[in-house]
Amino acid sequence: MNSTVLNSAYTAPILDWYDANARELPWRAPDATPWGILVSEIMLQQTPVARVLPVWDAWMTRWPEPAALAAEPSGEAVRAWGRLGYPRRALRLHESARAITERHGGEVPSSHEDLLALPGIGAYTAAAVASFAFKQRHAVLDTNVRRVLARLLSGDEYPPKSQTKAEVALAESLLPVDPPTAARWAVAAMELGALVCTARTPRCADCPVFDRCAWQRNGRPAYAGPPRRGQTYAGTDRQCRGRILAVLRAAEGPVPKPAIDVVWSDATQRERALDTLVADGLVAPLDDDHYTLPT
DNA sequence: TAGTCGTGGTT
DNA sequence: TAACCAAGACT
Repeated sequence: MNSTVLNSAYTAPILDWYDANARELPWRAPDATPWGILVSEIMLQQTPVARVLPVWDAWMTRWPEPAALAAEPSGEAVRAWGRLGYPRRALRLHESARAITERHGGEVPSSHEDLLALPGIGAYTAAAVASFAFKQRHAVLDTNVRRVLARLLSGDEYPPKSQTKAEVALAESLLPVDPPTAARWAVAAMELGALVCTARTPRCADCPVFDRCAWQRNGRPAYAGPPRRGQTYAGTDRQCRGRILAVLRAAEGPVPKPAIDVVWSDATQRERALDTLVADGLVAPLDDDHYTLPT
């Protein structure tokens, strides 16, 4: 028996499960554009679907194609980003819109290589857009898929802390040969991880591959590796930056420095945060002790 | 490669 | 209730 047949023992039930259980998300609709899919992928980085939905809708209404966003100042992207978090993503998405407009005739490129060259797009997002928007055959290895493969095939509760070559090789070995089917498999495996094979309380009773899950066969051993998290948020530069940026997003125009100072009491940390926001291009200093989103 | 980068819901 | 976690990228 060849490996394709062996793999289908895992892929086929998950593809069937996906057909019956997939969420209807706007970026999965038949009329979703590559641009809409790209925007969704950037917004979904480290961010739950529920929080992305309203922002994505507003974004696509305002900027239905890359050229529309490219014509605006980057600060408008930062403002429209709202409270999605990691606002440098908004900046990079704006840069990508300009690159797409200038280098690709306003059309989102379809090759993994060209996608990877865009700012804010790494290996995962390039593979995701190539797969979801253009139905190509790529290993789409996100946190969901890594967890599914760790449990199903490696017998571990969680994947390694950082992605390994072995994981990539495993994901590639599972890919259906037919590109459109590979694309459907990619989204199906992600959806299984998002809805059933979840991080903390997996719904194993609803799992289409429960009976061939290596983690189940192992007796569901608890994760034995080092702690997977660190870093509390309260009091960090990140929180301080978030407070400052929230002031600028809410303001119509330039904000006087004292209006920024009131959101954080530690002056040293506040100045450092403001400096890094300016260095990142998220905030523009004016010459009269005012600050604004970049224009 | 390990640290940094937001935000808010869930357990 | 504090910790965990959510379709990562970049340096």
